[in-house]
Amino acid sequence: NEGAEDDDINGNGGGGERQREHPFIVTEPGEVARGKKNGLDYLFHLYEQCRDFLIQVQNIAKERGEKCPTKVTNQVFRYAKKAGASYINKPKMRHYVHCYALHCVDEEASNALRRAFKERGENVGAWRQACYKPLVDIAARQGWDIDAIFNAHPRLSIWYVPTKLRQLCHAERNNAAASSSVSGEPHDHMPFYIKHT
Amino acid sequence: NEGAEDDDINGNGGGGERQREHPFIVTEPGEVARGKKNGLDYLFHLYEQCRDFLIQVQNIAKERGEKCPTKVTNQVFRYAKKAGASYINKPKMRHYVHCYALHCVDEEASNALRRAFKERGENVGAWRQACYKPLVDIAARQGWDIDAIFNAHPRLSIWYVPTKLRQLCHAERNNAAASSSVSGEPHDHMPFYIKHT
DNA sequence: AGAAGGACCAGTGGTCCGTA
DNA sequence: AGAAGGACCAGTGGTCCGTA
Repeated sequence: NEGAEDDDINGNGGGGERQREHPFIVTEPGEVARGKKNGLDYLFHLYEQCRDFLIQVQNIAKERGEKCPTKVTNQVFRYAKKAGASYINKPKMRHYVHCYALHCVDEEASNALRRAFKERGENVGAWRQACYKPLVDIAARQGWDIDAIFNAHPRLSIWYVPTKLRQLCHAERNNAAASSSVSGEPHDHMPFYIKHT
Repeated sequence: NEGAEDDDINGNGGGGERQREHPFIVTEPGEVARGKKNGLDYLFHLYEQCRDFLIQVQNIAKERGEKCPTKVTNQVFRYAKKAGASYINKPKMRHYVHCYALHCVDEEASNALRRAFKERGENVGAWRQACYKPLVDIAARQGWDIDAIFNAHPRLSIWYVPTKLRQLCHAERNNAAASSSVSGEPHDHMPFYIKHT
C-alpha cells in the first residue's frame, strides 16, 4: 500500500505545512516503492481516482440538469481537492497522461518498458520521455489518429490528448509520408531497399 | 434570395460604417422577407453556413495535426469573420439555437409554428420563446436527455445546448416526477383522473 | 418597443518556473 | 540534478446592455 492518501499527513509530523508528494521512481508492475518515493502503480492509481471523481461530478451535474463534463476538467480537480484528495493536481496529472495512455492501450509494452528502465536505473523523467515512442508507433498503425486511440479506450477517453504527443504523431506522419515518396512516381513502398528495375 | 451576404454592403450606399443586419421577422417556410427584414429561412441558413465554416476549421486543424473542434467555437466565429461573413456573430447564433434545433428535430412542427405565429402577427421574440415548449415535449418523450437529442442529429450536434433550454427540461422533468408521485404508493400514472379503488 | 451584436467576465486548458 | 505543483495567462463559453 503505497501513496500519500493512506498516510493522513504524508510524513508531516503534525507540524503545519502540508508536504509535497514524494517523487515518483520507476517501479516494476506490482512493486511498492520504498523510502520517501512513490511507484508507478500508484501514479496510474491516481488516474483511476480522477476517473471516480469525474463520475461523481457527472452524477451531480445530471441530477441538477447542468451541463455534464466528459473529460477531467478544472472542475473535477477542484472537486477532488474539496473531497480531500489534495495530492491530486492538474500539472502532475497532465504531465504523465501519455504514460497512463500507454498503460491503458498496451499494458504489456508499458510493463516491459518499466522493467527495462528500472533495470537500467533510469529516472522517472527518462521513463516518461520513453513512453512517447511506443504510442506514436501505435498511432502509425491506426492512421495516425491519436484522438481516435484515446477515445476508443473508456478509461483513457476522459483525458485530453497531450499537446506534445499530438505534435510527435503529426511530425512522424509527415516524416513517414516524405520518406515513402522520396523516389517519386511510381510510388515506392520500400525506401532504403534497392529496387531492381 | 434574401440575406445580407448577397448585397455586398447591405443597404450602405458606399458610405463607410457597416450597417447592422436587418432584423428577423416571422416568415413561413419558403417565404422571402420584404423590405429591410430577414426571414427565418435565412436565419436557419446562417446555421448551415456556420457548419461549413466549422468543417473548414476542422480540415485545417487535421492537416496541421492540431486539436480539432467538434462544436462551433469562438475560433469558428473568428474564422467566419475573417472569411468575410461579418453578418455571423456569436450572440446572434446562440440566441436562436433552440429555434434551429426545433427546425432540425421536427421540421413539421417548426413549420406549423412559423405559420401560426406569422398569421397571428407575432414578432420574432414571441416566436423564439414559443420554440422552447415543443422541444421540451420532445425531450420528455426521450427521457429528458436534451443533450442526447442534440447529439443524435448531425447538423445540431455541433451546437452547444442553450442554458435556458437545459433548465426548462430539468424543471419540467421535476414537475413531471412530482405530479406522477403526488398520490404516493402504489405509483399513480394517471394524476388528475379519478381512480376507482 | 423590439432586436442586433460589441464587448465584457468568470472560469478553462495549458504549462512555466519559483520552490523544495 | 530531478521533480512536484502554485499560480499565471491567452483565449473560451456565455450573455449583458449600450446602441440603432
